[in-house]
Amino acid sequence: MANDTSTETTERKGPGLDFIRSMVAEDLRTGKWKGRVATRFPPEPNGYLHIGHAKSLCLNFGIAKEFNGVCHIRFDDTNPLTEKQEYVDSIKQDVRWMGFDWGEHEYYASDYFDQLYEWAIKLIKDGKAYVDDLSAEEVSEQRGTIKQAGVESPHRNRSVEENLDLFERMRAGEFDEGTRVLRAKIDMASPNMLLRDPVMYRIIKASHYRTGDKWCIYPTYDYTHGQSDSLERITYSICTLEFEVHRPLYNWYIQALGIFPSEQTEFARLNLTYTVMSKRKFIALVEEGHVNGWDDPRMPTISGIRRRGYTPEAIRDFCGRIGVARAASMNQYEQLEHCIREDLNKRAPRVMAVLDPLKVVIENYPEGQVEEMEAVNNPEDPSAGSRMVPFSKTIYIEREDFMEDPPKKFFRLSPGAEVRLRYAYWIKCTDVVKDAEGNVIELRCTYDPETRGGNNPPDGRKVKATLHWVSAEHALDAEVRLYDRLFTKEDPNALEEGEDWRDYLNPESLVVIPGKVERHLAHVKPLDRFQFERKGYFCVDPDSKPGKLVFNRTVTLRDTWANVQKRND
RNA sequence: UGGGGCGUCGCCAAGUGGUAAGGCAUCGGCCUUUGGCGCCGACAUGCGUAGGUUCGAAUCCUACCGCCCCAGCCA
Repeated sequence: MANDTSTETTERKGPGLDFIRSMVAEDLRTGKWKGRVATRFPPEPNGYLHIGHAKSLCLNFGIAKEFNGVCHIRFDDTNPLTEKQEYVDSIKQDVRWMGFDWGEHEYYASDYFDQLYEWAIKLIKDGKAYVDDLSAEEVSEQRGTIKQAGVESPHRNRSVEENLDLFERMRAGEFDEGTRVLRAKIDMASPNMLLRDPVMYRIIKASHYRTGDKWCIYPTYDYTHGQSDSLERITYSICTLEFEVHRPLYNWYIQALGIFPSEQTEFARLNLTYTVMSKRKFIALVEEGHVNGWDDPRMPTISGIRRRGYTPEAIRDFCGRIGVARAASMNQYEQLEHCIREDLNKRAPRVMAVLDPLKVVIENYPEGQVEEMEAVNNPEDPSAGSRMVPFSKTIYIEREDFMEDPPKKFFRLSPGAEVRLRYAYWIKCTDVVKDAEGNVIELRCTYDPETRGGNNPPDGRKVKATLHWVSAEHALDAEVRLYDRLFTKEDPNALEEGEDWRDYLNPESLVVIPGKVERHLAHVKPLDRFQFERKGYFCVDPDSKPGKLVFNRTVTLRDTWANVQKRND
């Protein structure tokens, strides 16, 4: 559809380019940054990446690639209380898995602590920063409110000498945590709260996962981020909308220091229906046992989505389709599902698996006979070849593929009806066996030997449905984990008075069932993906072992029959 | 003493004064050894509302309305 070559994409501003890429293209045209494009992905190593980060990854690494620039990865590690090497490692793994490469450009804000300290001294000397002795509570009270100016600290006009002395002693560890901070001297009456003498350094007597005990004062985000961008000569510092009000402060530090003028641009963060995206809620989900860890396939974390069976290609495709804009938005989960179905349709080998087995005995099929039927591995990909699937007198079909008293449009099996067994034979239901409670426990059928391979019989009979099946004696047992949306409400954050987001947890977000899968799956490896014909795409869970197979349902197939049923309810 | 943003189809989203792209979803139909895939078609006389400017407005002006963000020594 898009005939644009990549050259056109990078040289022309127009349809298809989001506002940030348009800006980059325009800057390239005018030579604003002398042809240089440098972006960065700046996670804080205090948690795992989620699909919202994927959007940022695609934007930052995408722009770098499309415009012949570079994208750095920089760990924004200014808070020793929450950050860990373990998170750095998992973040790097997730970024690589997503398919992005930062080359040599791996940076840490903590590597800039010495420089940041020197710059703080410069700001003190310039009369632009001061040590404040107020407590956190007092600072907070004096900041004023959104509609009311703050008041200046009594320590605001200390001499440069006193500030230098105090700041040096802060660094030397002479003061207790919380007793003093270094503040930028800007404007306590600014309508922008961020400009009311923001804190630059606080005392935290904790060792840092990278700098150890070298420091007991740590710079804040605002005092660190822009300067880090500047040190790395980042041209486009792209972040989410909530940082918009920080931009004047970002610029203030850069100007006050007279350093490379990186520029911040904000875009709307990703929101997805039927899930939550905040670290606080992730922690609650894990710690309260609503999910089984950060990589639970129901979690919107990269590790969870990966375990669910999503491919990086599908996630990137999704990020490309939803676009980049400044309007706060909520994207539908269905869009993500579309992307993984489209990807897996092309590459996932097909296989037959019966998730809710109903026994079928084919009465006129010879006892003890086994035939090997040829099955196509992927009709979308001829190079995937074929395999042999054993067929015998007793098989399992899907329980929902039989109805004793079917509605008009039901094409599947029912008493007297005939259907095709994929790659096998046509069968006709002759009898229904029930238990004492009247539950159907077995079907008796006959087959037509002239339909071998599932082919049409010479008499021209037609059949409207094809069912998947497995041979009872050859099938493998498997644990199948059926995953569904984590919440029952599109936006679990949009609550009425008195409600809790947990009220909308979907009790059926995970249903574990024993299934029967074809022999072909005996030797699968974790993360192998398959289409279980007519049921959906499934991924081998890391818990899976030979002899104890475990499959996760990534997504169901599109099911127009289900839509019809829903409409008729 | 408030400031900063944002409103185009159910959900995303192009469009930047010349007469509303595209995707998802939905609904028809064709095809089909997956009720999958694929293919064809339908889906905004209207762009938050009301005025105004103009030959012409989603695009410019004015006023309203609605939603989001900011009062961490988190990022």
